Amino acid sequence: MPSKPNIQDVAKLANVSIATVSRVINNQGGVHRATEERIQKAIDELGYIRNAAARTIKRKETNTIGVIVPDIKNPFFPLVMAGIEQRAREKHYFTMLSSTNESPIIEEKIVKNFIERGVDGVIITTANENGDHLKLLHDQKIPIVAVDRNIKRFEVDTVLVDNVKGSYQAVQHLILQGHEKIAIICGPQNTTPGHERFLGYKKALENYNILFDERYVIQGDFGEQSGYQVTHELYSLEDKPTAIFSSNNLMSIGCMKALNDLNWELGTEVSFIGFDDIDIATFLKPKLSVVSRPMNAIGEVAFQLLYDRICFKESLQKREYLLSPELIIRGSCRLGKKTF
Amino acid sequence: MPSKPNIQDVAKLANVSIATVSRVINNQGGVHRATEERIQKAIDELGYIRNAAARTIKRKETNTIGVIVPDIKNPFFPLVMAGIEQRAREKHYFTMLSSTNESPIIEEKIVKNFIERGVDGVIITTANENGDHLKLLHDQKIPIVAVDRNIKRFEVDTVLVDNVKGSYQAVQHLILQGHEKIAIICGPQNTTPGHERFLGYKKALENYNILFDERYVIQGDFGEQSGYQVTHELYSLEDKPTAIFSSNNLMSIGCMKALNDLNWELGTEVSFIGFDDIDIATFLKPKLSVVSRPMNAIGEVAFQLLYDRICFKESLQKREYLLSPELIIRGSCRLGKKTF
DNA sequence: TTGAAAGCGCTAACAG
DNA sequence: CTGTTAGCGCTTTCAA
Repeated sequence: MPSKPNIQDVAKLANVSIATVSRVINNQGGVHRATEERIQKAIDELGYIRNAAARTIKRKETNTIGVIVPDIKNPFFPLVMAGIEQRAREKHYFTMLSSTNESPIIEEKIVKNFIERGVDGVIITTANENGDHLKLLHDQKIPIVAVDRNIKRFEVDTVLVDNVKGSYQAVQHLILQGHEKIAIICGPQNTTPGHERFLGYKKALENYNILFDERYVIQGDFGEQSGYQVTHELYSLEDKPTAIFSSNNLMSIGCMKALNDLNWELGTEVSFIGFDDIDIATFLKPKLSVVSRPMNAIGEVAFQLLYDRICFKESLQKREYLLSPELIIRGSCRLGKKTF
Repeated sequence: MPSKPNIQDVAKLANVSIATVSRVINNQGGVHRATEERIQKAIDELGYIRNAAARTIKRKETNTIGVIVPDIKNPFFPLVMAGIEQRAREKHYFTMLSSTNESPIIEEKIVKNFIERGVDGVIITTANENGDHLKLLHDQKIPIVAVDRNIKRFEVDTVLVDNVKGSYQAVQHLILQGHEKIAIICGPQNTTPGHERFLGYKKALENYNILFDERYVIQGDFGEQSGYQVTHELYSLEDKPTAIFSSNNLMSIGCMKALNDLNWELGTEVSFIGFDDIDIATFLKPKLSVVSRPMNAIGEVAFQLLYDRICFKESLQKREYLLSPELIIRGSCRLGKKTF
């Protein structure tokens, strides 16, 4: 038994031409019932599986999309991925996932690789929002959907979360509890999510006429360690904040570890609210209030946009989805000094 | 500008034959320096990227491996995946990841798809250990590495974790703290990890001459809810256990939630140790002691095995890696009644 | 050092 | 309903 039977082998065994076999494996119909059965039998007997490469070379489509994420270890992305995969499977699309470790250089390699493999489209959370390294994709007119982070250099469909609104609501909640000394652990300001979450923070302060105090604004890098570090810095201020807003999940975890090490008591001495829900949220006492993003929906929408774009190409306008995050109030935001 | 330049376009622009272009893009040497430069210039100018499908059809290899996991949302797998990807990238291999949602049916579809695409090998944590649905891979002599769960029907290389040893150590630790009424939240006994972790528990009891008590053995399904449920059952026993060993991460989480709801006090009233580390472990008071598996290493070893197998095929013996889990003692196992 | 040409396995147009 | 045939873009002899 030769290790890989091909369409020829099937044709020979079934005593037909390869064209007829091709019709059968592609369900094109117009084949005699008996012939079809004979062919099917031959296929089963040989364990024939069609060769995607050969087919691609003719068809110029692969039914495959590429997904690029910055960090597969961040639980946010597997959840988005699950949404993408689910929808993709329904449309008989296949998904290739690669992680860049936040490196634009690796990202460019992955992009090139995806193109070589002829992906029909790409869903990406880029490591570099200016998007220069995505030029290749753009030149080849391969549909792109940007998730969570925008791409500046080109017009692409986007699925973003309303970061400004989310952090506005979070900070507003703190304000309504009477807090005025509200600190923010920022994400990198050269990323859209990092910057927008800061903007929401600022906007909330402004709207409620609370003095913006630079000492309460410290930047992290979205990593756990930086959340830990920044919290220590906040604690060392002579005029400590009474509430902290953290810009993402990992920094929230770092912050909690710091609170613990510093014996800075959550809920009583310092209130807290974080962007993105985390596993530990409901195990802490008090439980953490958070702004939660609909990960699965993000993935589903992203695939849908990409799919439509693959089908209709340039005839579609640029589409921008802005999903709303949800404020989940648990117990980590207690009344501040001032009460309404 | 035509959207996808091919080797012909490059050849024409550089005024050479496609054969020479092929030599250059494959770094085969034996091309005049000047010619090569001319070709390279043409490639850059056109933004030419070679077509993997066409190449595959000739070469019969894709430099791609497939990875199949049962649940991408379980944090264990992205961590393993990160290890695989890292090593794969070093060897210029590309990784395709798909998740089966524990469905053997989906798994079979994925396998078929991987074969169509000509993957050079597959790393899999199967949803069905008997492995019938993997026959296709086996027939085509595509190298397989089984991770975390074995495959019974065929001889394949494996990267497993020493579950027996891990749970033995965990239970031993409880025993040495003076516990005798030790309960186990079992995983499904028809899975290797579930069964082996139970065996380790039994072995430890035997070795220390502690009576095996069936009331303390309750089975869950590796899901969070079942951990919650089982803990309630244990609590309702008239002779409650003084310590609990949970067989996996999600059931540990369920167990913690139950402890909380029942006001069954961790560390004092009941000790605890779990298989697999979890995020919340260090946030609880006392911190959770656990048996931890080396996820990244598992991924790295898995790729290495696969890579060697791709290179040397049948000339290699079956190889079985058994990685040791590590006992991480934090604080959730306090002294039991009896002291040594 | 370079080119011509024969396929790889498949699809699709055309002919019968 | 079925077969013949011309490629798809590339690699790889074999000759020049």
